[in-house]
Amino acid sequence: MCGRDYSFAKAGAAYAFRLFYVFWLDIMLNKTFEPAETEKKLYELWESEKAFSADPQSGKKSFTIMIPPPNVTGTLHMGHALTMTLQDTLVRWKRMQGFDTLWQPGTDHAGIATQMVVERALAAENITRQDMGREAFIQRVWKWKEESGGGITRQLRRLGASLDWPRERFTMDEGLSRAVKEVFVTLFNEGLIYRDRRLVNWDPMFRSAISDLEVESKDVAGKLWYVRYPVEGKPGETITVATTRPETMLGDAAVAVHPEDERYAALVGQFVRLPLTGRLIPIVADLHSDPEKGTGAVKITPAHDFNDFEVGRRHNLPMLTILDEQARVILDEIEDELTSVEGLADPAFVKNLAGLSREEARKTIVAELERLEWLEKIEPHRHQVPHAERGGAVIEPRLTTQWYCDAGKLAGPAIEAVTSGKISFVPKQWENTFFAWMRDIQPWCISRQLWWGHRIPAWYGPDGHVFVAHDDADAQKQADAHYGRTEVLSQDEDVLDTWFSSGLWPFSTLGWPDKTPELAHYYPTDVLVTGFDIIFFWVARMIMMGQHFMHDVPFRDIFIHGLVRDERGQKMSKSKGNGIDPLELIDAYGADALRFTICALTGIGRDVKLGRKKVEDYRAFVTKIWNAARFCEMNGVKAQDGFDPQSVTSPLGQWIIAEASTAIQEATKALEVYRFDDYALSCYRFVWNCFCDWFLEFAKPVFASDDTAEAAEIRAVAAYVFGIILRLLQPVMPFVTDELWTSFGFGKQGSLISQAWPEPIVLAGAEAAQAECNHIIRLISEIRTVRAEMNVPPSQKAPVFLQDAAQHTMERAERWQEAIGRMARVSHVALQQGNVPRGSAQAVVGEATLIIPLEGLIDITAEEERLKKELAKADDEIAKTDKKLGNENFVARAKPEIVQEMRDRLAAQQGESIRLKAALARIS
RNA sequence: GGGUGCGUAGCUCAGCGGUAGAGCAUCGCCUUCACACGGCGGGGGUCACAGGUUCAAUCCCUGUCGCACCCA
Repeated sequence: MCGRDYSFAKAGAAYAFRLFYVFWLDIMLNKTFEPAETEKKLYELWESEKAFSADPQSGKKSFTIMIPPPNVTGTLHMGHALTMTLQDTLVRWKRMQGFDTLWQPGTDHAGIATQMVVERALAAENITRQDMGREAFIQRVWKWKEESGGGITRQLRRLGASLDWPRERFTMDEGLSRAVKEVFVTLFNEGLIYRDRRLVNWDPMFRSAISDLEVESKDVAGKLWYVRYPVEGKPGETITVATTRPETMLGDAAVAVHPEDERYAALVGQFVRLPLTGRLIPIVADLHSDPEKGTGAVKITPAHDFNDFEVGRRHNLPMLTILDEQARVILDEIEDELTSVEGLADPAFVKNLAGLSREEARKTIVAELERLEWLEKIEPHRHQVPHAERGGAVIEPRLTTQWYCDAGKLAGPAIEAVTSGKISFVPKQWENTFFAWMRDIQPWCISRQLWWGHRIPAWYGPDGHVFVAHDDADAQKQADAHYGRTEVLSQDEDVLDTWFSSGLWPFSTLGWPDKTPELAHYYPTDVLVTGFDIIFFWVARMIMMGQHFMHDVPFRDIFIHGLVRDERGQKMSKSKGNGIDPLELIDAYGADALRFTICALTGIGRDVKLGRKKVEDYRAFVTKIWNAARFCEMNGVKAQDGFDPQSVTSPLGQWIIAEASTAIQEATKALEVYRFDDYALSCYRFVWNCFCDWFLEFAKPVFASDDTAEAAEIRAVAAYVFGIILRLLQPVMPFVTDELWTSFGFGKQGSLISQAWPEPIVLAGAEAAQAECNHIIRLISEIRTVRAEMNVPPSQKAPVFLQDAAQHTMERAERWQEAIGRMARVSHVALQQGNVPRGSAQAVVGEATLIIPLEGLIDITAEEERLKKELAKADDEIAKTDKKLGNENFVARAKPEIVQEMRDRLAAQQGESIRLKAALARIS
């Protein structure tokens, strides 16, 4: 327990003692940090104190991030943990910088995904949605949503995400539905939404159209069937077509050959008979046919293949649909033309195909062709087969009437937003990908034959006339005016593509189409943080919709982060079973550790390889901070009101304040350019390698000394710098930092989140302090190295004598006698006088040479070897620098400051060489 | 086939014109009164390869090879 109860003793003689007792035993930090407890307590506190609330009336500048709404069916995976951690880090940082921050939460209704979940649950009860009917089914989905949906929002809280929860939206809630209708009606009236009958990617499993983006090509080992088609009027003559889909020949409308293919030139314009149906189809010349592939002649099935569809259009061919919505054979459109011809299949055979699946039909048809000897040969063949990204069914191109959005028209202003720099991608590289897709954008099929989603606000009259309106009353009014009488209307059965509503997210969540204060204050938002996988699905559409309806970009920056992979670089996936559950990591190591790990590993444009081990390693950093805090606490370090860093006079104090300022600059600069890795690592380095390894070590003798004035100053400085550390790390590790913020008396529990981001300061006269501390650090390091290399046990203290030391060097060494003693295991430091004792180790630091008498403890030969090695290294460097300076071209053409740097370097190297030689002479 | 990104220490990655860096791993020493989730120190790289530009190239340009991803 991190007991925070100040159970003050009653007044009395023992009061002072009790106060002391209470201080040490009741409010000391625990030996270890317990994340679970702190996280729960703090998150609840933040939420109840409305620490995440945005306030459009605040008068402050806004900083806004729209959450990429996770599917309402979703559970938190590593990808979420990554993107949400980055967003939260930015939001928390900007909040500290004094912005009115809005991180807009919400979830997506995710049409197909959610419908699938509920249908699966129904299947367990042996019910289909068709059994239930549309209304009951939708009610059932809503019920599911209320009970089990949105679990992800609870999980986001575990991560520490500072989302403004009371503003949570759902893509199908009332307000957003209103926005969807408004957009649909407007775009329809502008002619940018229309109905069209053309080929779509049809998912026979869901029995719905899907967009190009939802289709995934997969390389599949298939076959190429060579089928002979008899040429009409030329008995015995045939043309052989090669096909990967023999079952679609029922819908063939032509055979195409290349116009310049001499083999077939004479046949163009002739007719062939389809071996199965007896239907006569023409041989046409079309560039689509590739003479190099197969036989150079291809069958054309316009209603079941995208390329063939185009060929069909060019040659005015009939478009015969021979597969139904479940991809079963359907004969309605070809039955009338079945002809009984000698040598061809019997019409009865074809009639028996009705109702067969694609796969069964293929088998049956191939067998029949073989029996009738129309099949020439079969070759193995690898080809690309379109699959539904969700569900995995093989896509069947199908001729249907769907609603389309004229993305081509909307793309222009979206492209302009990026070319003009109103929107910047980070990394910039992604702009090319964006342009490539936007400039070749296809009409967007927005209707889906599902039940769960925004129902298309279109109504049809008895004659099929369409009325698009905000509601049925409005549609009825239009219809009454149109027909001059009251006719019964029926609403379109279809719903809109889920991305249609998420495309409106940046403004629909803010109350659009109403003119709300939120909309005025938070739009355009500042940055969108997301993965590259949804640039087309979502990012592009938000830009198009934002430009069209808000006449402004939806966000200024787009930070595109990589994918989370496992430690071996494999994509995390359910099927591979290599996923890691972020909640489990939070349980094991704490949210702070997970969040810090994510930031530390997020470089620009790189995937994040994340394993347990990494989180475990960075958890050590959380522990390190905790222990540093305990040390400070034990030494009486606590928040001091009115502390003025400019009043600090000790070199140690000035030095660490200057170092802290550098860390603040680095961290701030890194966050400004989305370098989460640099941000995390500069904090890490400052805390661990500067504050803990040096400052606290230097502080130990001060705290232990009798000089209470100096000790008091260093205590105050320690508190001041530790406060900076906590504020610097709050965005990435909000829990442990807040806990410590309170422990040190900086503020009450939960208050760190709203503290000001630290500003770097310039300390007058800090340069001298920095030079002094850096010199002492070098001195100590050098002594440590020599001792370690000579295998001197740390228990063995030895004096250090300075040979040829300048006066100020000597003075410094004396001032830091105590620290050098502790940190380098030195008994005392003194100027070297007289002869160097036998058996001494030596090291060169600046103008001075350190002499460490260790007679009997070191091997003189080894020391000689060591010094020789050092000397060789120094001479090597001299040679390199010498060579450079000897090059006339270098001296003449290189920047003067570089030349000067080289000259300085040479002088230093030569000095070192001379001193090393002297050291060698002394011991040999 | 078109495009993009990447090849730097055993591993994961920074650096991107002026003497090669970090973390982890490894090796040695240390249970020193915040921390062994620790401290101190060491070893380890012709920066994929081949050309070119430059006084100077891991960094810029061209090509080759290898890996990954996207589009067709």
